[in-house]
Amino acid sequence: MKEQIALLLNGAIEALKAEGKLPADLEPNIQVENTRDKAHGDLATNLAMTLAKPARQNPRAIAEMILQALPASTVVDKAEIAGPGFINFFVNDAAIYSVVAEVLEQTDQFGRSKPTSDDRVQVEFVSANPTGPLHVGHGRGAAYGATLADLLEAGGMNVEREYYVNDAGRQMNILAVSVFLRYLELLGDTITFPANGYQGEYIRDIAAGLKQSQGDALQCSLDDLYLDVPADEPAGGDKELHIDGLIDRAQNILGAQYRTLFDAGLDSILGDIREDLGEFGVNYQCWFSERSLTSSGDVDEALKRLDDKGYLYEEGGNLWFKSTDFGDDKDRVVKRANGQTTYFASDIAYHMNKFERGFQTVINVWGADHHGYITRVKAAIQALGYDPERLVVKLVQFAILYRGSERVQMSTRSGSFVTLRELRDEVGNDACRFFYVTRKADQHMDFDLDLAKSESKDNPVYYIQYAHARICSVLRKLESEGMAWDQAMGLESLERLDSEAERDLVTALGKYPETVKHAAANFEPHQLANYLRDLASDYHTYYNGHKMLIDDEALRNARITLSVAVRQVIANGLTILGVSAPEQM
RNA sequence: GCGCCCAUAGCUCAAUUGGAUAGAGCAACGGCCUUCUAAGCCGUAGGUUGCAGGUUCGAGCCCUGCUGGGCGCGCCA
Repeated sequence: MKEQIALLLNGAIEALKAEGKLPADLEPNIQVENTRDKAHGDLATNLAMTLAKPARQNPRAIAEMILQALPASTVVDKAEIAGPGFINFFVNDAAIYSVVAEVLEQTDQFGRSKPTSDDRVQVEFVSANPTGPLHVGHGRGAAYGATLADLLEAGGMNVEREYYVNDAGRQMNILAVSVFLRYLELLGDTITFPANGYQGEYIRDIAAGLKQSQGDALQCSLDDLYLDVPADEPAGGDKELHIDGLIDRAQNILGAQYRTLFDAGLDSILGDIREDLGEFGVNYQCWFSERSLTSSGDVDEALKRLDDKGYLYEEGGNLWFKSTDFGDDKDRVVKRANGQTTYFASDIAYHMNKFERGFQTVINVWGADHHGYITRVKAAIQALGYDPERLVVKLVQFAILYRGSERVQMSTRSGSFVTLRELRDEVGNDACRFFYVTRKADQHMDFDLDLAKSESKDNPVYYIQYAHARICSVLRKLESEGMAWDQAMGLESLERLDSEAERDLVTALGKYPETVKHAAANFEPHQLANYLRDLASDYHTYYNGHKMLIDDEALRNARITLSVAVRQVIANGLTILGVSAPEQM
């Protein structure tokens, strides 16, 4: 529809140029927009206003000329000038109502675009360290990332979803030692748990599993384990040195068996995360291991490429990347004096690997606390010879958790947090998925647990699902009354739908495809969520004012046809959001 | 101190990316169930878009400076 109007406008401009009424070198940017106010027609353009300056004429005068030059069209009933120079278009009812047939023909494909190129897009999201269960903060990233990926797919892109597994590094070693101590505890030792260890109950569960599979094969004496380990913080020492000492001892004592301990923690937690996300409707094409970057030689390769280009230098025994050449505040260490590469080095290799795998665009969904990291990663990408624009980082702000008016403090280390699983159990997957993406991702969000749990009926997701269920109910009722829906008759009788509510509803349906495109183009799932709420609202209004099951056969079929089209669009939209469309509530 | 994000109705958030009279949901108040699902509908009330300038036909949106809040500034991951 918009395209058709734009074509008409373009025709008018060309004609005016040919007549010499507008400068021949004018390059108009034709924008056709939906009107907010029905008094302004269905569609509008600000074209005359944008041309006012380059054409050096009064906008209303230009609008007048455009109107005169506008080619005839079967779509436009009326066009008029309004306000400072808007041209408002009133679209023919038949053109507007044609969307109903379109929806019924295309069914679940309505609003979806076919891929226009072979370009592949990767969305990497959640990627939480596997040191504990996912909490509600991760939930937002999960819901946003999954919805974004589905939305981009609906928008016609080839999307792959990936989880970066941080299965290397100090945090994982701390996890291993935490499990080890709980394991020794189960074998009868009395231990003093380190201040910097992972305190959560789940550590004991992992330790129990380890004991079951390994028996006492990993047992060692506490005297041996604590040999020369610096004192912990509560004992007047340093908690970091203490835990590092324990890691060192555990590795020395267990030797090759350390891997068993380490993997027991990793496998258990990663398995739990997978299951959790799966139940949440979040699925990945790839779980990418950080450790594999080292074994595959990608880290060395990435550093070599940087070195070849002259972006590495040595200072104080460390190897530095000259990220300041690309706008970073300071240069960054990629390899320590002890020969260990840093996490940043892995990340450089990881992004190199992504591009080498052939992704045209790479989208990273990160928690807002990682924003300081963007510059250096982009610097590395650029230094490696890739266009940094091909990396898009979407920051997701924290969901601040409240119980009533009290803020809930979250810490993975201390084990005090609300897990995603707990939230899902209480609130339900549908409400969770929907609630998380109703707000713009870069907006801080308050999540009141009491409200979400106790008054879950007030959650807007039910409002949309209810509209879907209502339509299903009408169809059930229709059948039980011995009537049948005649789609062909309904489509032929659409002109009988002449009330304001009906026209509004059809107009709303027509906006679905552009809503999906717009939301995808801006990486903003909340636009789709808002659209669906508005569509449901339009339907509830309609439902309350119009009876479907009436004797007038043509009108009945027309109304049911419209309702079925609405049901289809709601279902299509909810599918993208990862929310179910129940037939009954 | 430097950098990034944010500030819209009592609360939680929108606003088609610079368009016309800033909109929803909660909460408050008043109506609507003998009738297809009341998890619904209709109505009332609620605003100097944090403050001060600037850009232009036009600013919640762009620019500058303040104020207030969140986050980040490791050879942690």
